[in-house]
Amino acid sequence: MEPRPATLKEIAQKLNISVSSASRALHDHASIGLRTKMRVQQLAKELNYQPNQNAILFKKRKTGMIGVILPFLSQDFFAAVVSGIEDIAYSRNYTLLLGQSRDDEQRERRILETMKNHRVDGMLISISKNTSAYDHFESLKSSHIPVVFFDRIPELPGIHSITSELGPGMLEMIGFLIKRKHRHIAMINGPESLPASRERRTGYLSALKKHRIKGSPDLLVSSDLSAESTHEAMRRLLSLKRPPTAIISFNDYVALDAIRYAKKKKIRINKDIIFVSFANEPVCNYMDDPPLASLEQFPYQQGEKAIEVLLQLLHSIEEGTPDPSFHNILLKSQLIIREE
Amino acid sequence: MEPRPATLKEIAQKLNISVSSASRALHDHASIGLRTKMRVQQLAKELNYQPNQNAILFKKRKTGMIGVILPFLSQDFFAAVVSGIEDIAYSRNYTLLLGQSRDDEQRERRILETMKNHRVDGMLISISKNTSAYDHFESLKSSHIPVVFFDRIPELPGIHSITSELGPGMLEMIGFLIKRKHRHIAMINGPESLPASRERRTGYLSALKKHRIKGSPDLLVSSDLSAESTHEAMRRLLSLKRPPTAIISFNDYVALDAIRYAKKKKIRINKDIIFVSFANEPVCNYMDDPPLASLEQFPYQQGEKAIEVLLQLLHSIEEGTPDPSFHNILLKSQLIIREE
DNA sequence: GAAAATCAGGCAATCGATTGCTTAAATTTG
DNA sequence: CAAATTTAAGCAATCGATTGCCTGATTTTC
Repeated sequence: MEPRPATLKEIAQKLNISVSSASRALHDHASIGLRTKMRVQQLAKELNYQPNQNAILFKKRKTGMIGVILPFLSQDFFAAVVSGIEDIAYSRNYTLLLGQSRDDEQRERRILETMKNHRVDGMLISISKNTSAYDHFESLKSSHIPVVFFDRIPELPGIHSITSELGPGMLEMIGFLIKRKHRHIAMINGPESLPASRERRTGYLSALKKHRIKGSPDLLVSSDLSAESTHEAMRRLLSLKRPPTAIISFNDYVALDAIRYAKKKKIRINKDIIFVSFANEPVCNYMDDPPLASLEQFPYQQGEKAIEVLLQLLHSIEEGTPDPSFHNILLKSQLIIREE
Repeated sequence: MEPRPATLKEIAQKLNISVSSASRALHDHASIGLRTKMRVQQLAKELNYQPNQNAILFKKRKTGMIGVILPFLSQDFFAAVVSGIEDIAYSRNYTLLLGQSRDDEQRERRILETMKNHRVDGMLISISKNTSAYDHFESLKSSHIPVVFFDRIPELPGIHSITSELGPGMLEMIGFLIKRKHRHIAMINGPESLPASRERRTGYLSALKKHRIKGSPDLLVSSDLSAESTHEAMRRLLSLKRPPTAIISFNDYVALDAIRYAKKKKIRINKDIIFVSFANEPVCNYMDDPPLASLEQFPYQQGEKAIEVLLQLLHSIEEGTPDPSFHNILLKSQLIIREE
């Protein structure tokens, strides 16, 4: 048993040929005689030779690695995105370097720096909710490392991104509520620093308008996505003179926290108040009182799309025909209504 | 803006010195004059020079990468393990290559092969529930890639592993049930192919014995961990002449599937039947009727411990003093009782 | 039978950084 | 002032594999 994996050099020495001939023999190059080819291939098999990908990629100035940075793996949404990324990446011989920011900007920066120094070929990023400055992302541009952002994207010009289309979903959601005779519709939004929150707010307001419903500023509250903050938001909503009969929440986790709070206050879910939400997380399937409807955002497909765009960018760069345009893809979402 | 990250060579050329001098200047080597050092360091800063980790590690015949293979990221348990691994790994300048087997042996093999070809320095693996042959793990041994298994470990001699201690937990669990006057205690176990299942079975039987309770073979059923299979197991238990009053399940996900089935059959959770389980998954916090008790297995700490053992192995190999012993660490678990 | 063509394989550079060894120049010492 | 020492830096090999360009030996062609 050799101490290390076999190398071309070893094969060459044992057969008394040059390394280049050994390499060519394994690649079935025309300038190597049949006898030699056979001998090399045979010995390679015997020694269980596997070319060192790193050496090959190093010479090609590539690494075959894609860096993935996201807030939390423990959210099903992101876990599903990773699965989508993984399936495409491995099939194209790329591996994934993974890092969780845990919604901490400093951690996000450290991970990004580490991955940069490891010379990942490209990156897929969903930013931390607390990230305020974007200079670390800018630095990737000057390092010429292509990045595709997904789901939580920074507000920067000239980026590639994959997000799911919320406007139509929000409209459908509010349509659904109105059909059920709800007129007093609140929203627990996420932090205003997230573009996703601003988009939800805009969608909420314009959907209300389209349905000729006069909203009230009191009905639009926000949470920093922690359970405490969501509970506080619920407290405010429930203490209104006229509390809402329907609540749209930033995502299912917020909905679950809100529902938990409501139950503690003896509010009957889907009777006194109904909840609708975003993400359609599988965890909801285990709940007694999940949000009545949730907007499926197809995370697996988002992941697939993100890596596909990235690989395409990498490919065009390699070909020397860099694509000057920016890809900002909006994926369709779909309102999933749970049967009571 | 240079097309690529700056290299030592570029710095050397611009200053008309040799690459080796530039390297030494940046490392503050004694044989480089102060003037030269200053000039090199200044220029390095200007060009935003960052040493190419891959080149350095390539020369050192290392990659600074740890391969992590586990069944599903979407299970909180594994997501938490990854967090533990990640925190230690990044602090020691290692990055993580991630792959999900999705409980598919072929996929597990493919990922393992890819990681091997990328020459990860070591691996952390929790095996797929469907993995029957272990030769792919053996092959790591001959490649001299150290592996530490965690949670779901293969039954092989001479491996390193981190698992949580189930015996005492099971005893405590059954003690808890008995204190509550339960004598008819069933178990929905996992597939027999998993050592974890066998361990639970043994623990279950011996704990019953210790408490002088005569079990019945009918009370010990198993599920392949899918919802359907768990429902089938529940069906069998509920159709017994004397159905159990308490059910221990393989893990919380099985418990949730079982509880869902029971509720459909109008069984009152924690009245007609109580559930206890393993893993103490956070998802249970959102349930109306979670398992009444669950054995916390401290996944984050399991991850930490696993990578610590691995890094220690790597270190001792590097030092030329390989540790011939096998580390098989049992972490304490803790029964968490949920207040009704 | 000699020139041309084909065949089989080797040399050396390359990717980026590190490091043992050597060397030229400057300085110190006797 | 010559020898010894110190200072400052360069050369070249190395990690593993690929690839353009040679070169020597056959074989073919006229």
